[in-house]
Amino acid sequence: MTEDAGVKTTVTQRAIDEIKTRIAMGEFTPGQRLPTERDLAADLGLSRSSMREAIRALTVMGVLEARHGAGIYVTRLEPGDLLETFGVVAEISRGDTLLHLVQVRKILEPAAAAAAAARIDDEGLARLRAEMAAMERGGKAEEIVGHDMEFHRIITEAAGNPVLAAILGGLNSRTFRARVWRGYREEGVFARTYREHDAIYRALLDRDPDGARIAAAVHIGAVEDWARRQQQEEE
Amino acid sequence: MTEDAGVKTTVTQRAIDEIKTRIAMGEFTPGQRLPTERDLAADLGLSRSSMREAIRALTVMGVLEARHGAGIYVTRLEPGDLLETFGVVAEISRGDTLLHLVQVRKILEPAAAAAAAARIDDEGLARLRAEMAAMERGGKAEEIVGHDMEFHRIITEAAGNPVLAAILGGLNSRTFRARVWRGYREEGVFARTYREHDAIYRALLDRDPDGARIAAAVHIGAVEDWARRQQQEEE
DNA sequence: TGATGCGAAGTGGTCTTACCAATTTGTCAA
DNA sequence: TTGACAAATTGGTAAGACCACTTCGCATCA
Repeated sequence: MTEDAGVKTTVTQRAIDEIKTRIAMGEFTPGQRLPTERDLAADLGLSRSSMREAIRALTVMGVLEARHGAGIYVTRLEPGDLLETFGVVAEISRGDTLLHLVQVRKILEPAAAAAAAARIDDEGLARLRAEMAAMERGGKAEEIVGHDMEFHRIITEAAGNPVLAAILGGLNSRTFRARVWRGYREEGVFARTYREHDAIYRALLDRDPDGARIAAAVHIGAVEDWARRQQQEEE
Repeated sequence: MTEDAGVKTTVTQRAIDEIKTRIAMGEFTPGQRLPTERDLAADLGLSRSSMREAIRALTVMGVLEARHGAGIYVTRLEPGDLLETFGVVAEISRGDTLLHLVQVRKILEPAAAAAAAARIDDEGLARLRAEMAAMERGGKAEEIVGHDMEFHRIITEAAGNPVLAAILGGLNSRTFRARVWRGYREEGVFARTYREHDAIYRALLDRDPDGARIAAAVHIGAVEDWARRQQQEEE
């Protein structure tokens, strides 16, 4: 994370840092409406254009939200907000980084599955079954991808840690997942995926954290194989 | 991650998305110099001001880098670049989110320590010893924080996964760590921390991944206790 | 008196222009 | 050929005009 030497910086970066500091210090609170762009610019001593750049930066960071005609608001500052740009690493990465990314998932997803085994409720289990059924029915690739994503999202949510959910959400963005599915080559990949989902589901149903951990690890192993092939093709 | 409904968007957001797409498709490559702001604006059909907002957004995302007088460059697109804003979650979070963040670290840091036990070289071990010695010598709080950070950074690097390193770097920013140290209340916290660092170090020296995993988990347990106290104080 | 509609005011979004600050390029002299 | 300096280029900033959207206030009607 940037610890700027402070030697050369811009008024815009200063404004970004100042707003972040005021939020961290509690002066601006989640959901609060901020002064207008014009007032903020005057307050912080820069032009409205430069202030807009700062606001745009804080908007992509998930810290602020601009509503046209209505004002600038601090977001709820929840992990889903603040880690909004996290997915860019999954969208853009290739080669080594792609493999490293999948290896981080290999740490996090089994842990999420284990936590979900302890915590998931009956509704969550029913929704998992529904996503598995929808995938079994088949359909367009993007629908399959959507159900695959939703299966994993339900588990991640059941783990009960929004930071973990946001990180996995980013590592597992739709574009990334579509890429993985397109990259699968073997026949029978759908059937294998279904079996792996089923193994995860059964472990959750049995409230078996270690079983869930192992099933999730096996499942991510296929993604890792894919990422290794991507890496080798790029050499 | 944002899948914008596309109903209401801004020309700036469109430019952000277009640049990201061109990078993901390989049209713009790591380290490449882009056309000038003025040319990009003309190419993408928006004003220079709005283009600047887009560039600023991509700059905080770690995708682009602007050099005053010299041009706009694509970064190396490495995890450290792309996860540059990741630390904002650690800087800003409080209460529940803080605890959840530490719990994610509790998953990742033992895994990193285990990988480091398998991979760290003699130089890495020597540097760990040096950081421990520096901490033992004492000094200002910020120096202690610096050595504590460096101890963890060496281990994370030795794990050999830059995505993991970037995530842990963000979860473990200097401001966050200073906050934790300020929040420690018990006498003897320094001695306990030293013992815990030593236990991690010995496991690495012994090339014992499971020992390192356990030692790291014990160490993060103290941070978790702190985060729980923060959470309770805020209720 | 309360609800609705409309216009005015306020606020974000976009564009243009002028100028400053830093870097790069080109020219000329030694 | 090299070094110095000026010109050109390019990012950074400010100011102002105007457009697009939302909110507020006031007047009218039931």
